[in-house]
Amino acid sequence: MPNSPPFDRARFEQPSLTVDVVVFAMREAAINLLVIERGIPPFEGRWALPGGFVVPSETVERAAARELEEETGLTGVYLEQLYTFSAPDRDPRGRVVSVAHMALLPADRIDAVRGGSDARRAEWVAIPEAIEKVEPAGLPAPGARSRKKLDAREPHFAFDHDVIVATALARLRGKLESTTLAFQLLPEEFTLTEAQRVYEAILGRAIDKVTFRRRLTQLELVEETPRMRRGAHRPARLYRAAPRDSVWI
Amino acid sequence: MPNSPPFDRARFEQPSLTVDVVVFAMREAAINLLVIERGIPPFEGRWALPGGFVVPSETVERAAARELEEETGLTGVYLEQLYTFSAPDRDPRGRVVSVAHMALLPADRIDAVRGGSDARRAEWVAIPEAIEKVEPAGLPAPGARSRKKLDAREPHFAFDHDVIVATALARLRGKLESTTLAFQLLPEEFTLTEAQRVYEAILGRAIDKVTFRRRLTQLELVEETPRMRRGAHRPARLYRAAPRDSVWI
DNA sequence: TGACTTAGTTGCTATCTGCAACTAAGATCC
DNA sequence: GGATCTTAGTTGCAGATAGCAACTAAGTCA
Repeated sequence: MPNSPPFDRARFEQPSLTVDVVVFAMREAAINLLVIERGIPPFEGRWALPGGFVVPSETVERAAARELEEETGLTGVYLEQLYTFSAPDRDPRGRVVSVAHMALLPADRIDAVRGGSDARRAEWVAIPEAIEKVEPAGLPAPGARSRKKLDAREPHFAFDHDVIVATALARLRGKLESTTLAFQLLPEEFTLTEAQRVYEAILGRAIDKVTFRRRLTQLELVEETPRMRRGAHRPARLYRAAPRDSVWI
Repeated sequence: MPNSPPFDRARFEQPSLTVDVVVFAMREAAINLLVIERGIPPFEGRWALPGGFVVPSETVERAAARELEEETGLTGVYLEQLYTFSAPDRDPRGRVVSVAHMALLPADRIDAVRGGSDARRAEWVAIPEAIEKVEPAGLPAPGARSRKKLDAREPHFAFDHDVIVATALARLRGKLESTTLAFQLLPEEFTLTEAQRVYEAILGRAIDKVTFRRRLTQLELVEETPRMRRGAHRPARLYRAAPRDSVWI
């Protein structure tokens, strides 16, 4: 940063700065992803992430929240900055650096998503399995190296958005066990089984019921409510996330 | 990101893009930080992080490596992207968005640092204790909120570099227990006690010797060498980091 | 009424953790 | 050259934790 003379920013052309948002939500016991189908080239017909240009007066986080609202109507969701993607050739139209963000939407708000102001369609899709292979061994940031792209036969995503999604998924997994981030994907009140399904969907493996419940209650991550979830079988107690200063355990 | 019409990047002025690098190394059993004293306003006389502008043909990671080499002579060190800082007022001279990086230097290379090409002095300093307070409860990225700055009575750092350092420290701590990142701060060959000192310095608390050694050996994170470190007392076995695909455990 | 499904608990064992106390191998001092 | 000091490294144990199986509980549905 500016340890440099006066302020010769015009020495060379500066890249454009954009934001992209990976929105995750639980749908049908699986983790889903919000995409927008591109209507114009380049990458016409492919899935792209909500996002857009950063305007001069706002932070990138604010830009991500604004673009998310403009394109999907979502407000007040958990949003965190993820990683900055800057490969010179990531956009065929010119030099664009994008700061990717991750947003988590509670399952009961999944239908609150509406099309954007310019009438493009937002859509929930399951995470393509090939995404798993994009990630080199769960490592979030291997220095200057770039990630492997999705197989060309199944070109789901526009630009490098497959890599962005893979990075978001790795971040979500990594934070799952050391934070209470998972609660951001649940409604205000939820059963412990519902919470367990979220963990299982994200980690991609079964978790022992006893161990899971022990942890949540012993670490006081949840608190009982007087209410029950009634359904086809034995009613389940409803819990809510315990109030705490931070999402970290 | 580009879900937008043709490519109207000129709709508004785009910010300048820079990189900053937080370099950590162990020195005298404490974790130290590489700073450069600013010789000109703004923030004349304050500490600043190595860094500079991103040129059009390179990624931000490459820019960070290049600036680090230009200003300190360091090459081939562990470098990872950290976080992007974008508060509109973070640089009084204009809109500058900076992608911060974290670098880890092995203890035996600490004297390899030389002054920059423009003769500014690079210097190792202990982490100011006030940095701890900058971090709100160890949370790496609280959405759009900005962090508390260092107390104005002790204005160590230029720009928002205090916040960047606090973020880097939090990241290093967070990754310490789930990755083998700490080995990046050690020489090729090291004793288990030396490794323990690194963990203790970063975590800021004592670790049980038996537990520490058990973990390192049982998880096969280290392997014995035939050599010993000879010193004032009983010689200690030298180990090296076990070869693995990734830094994650 | 009985089978089925999901909710939630109990009890055991293997493993892991933190702590104290021990032994080992050098240097140093007299 | 032996007592003492310091750092290296091990042993042993008690309490906490995790994983697994089996159990009970409470509803629906035929």
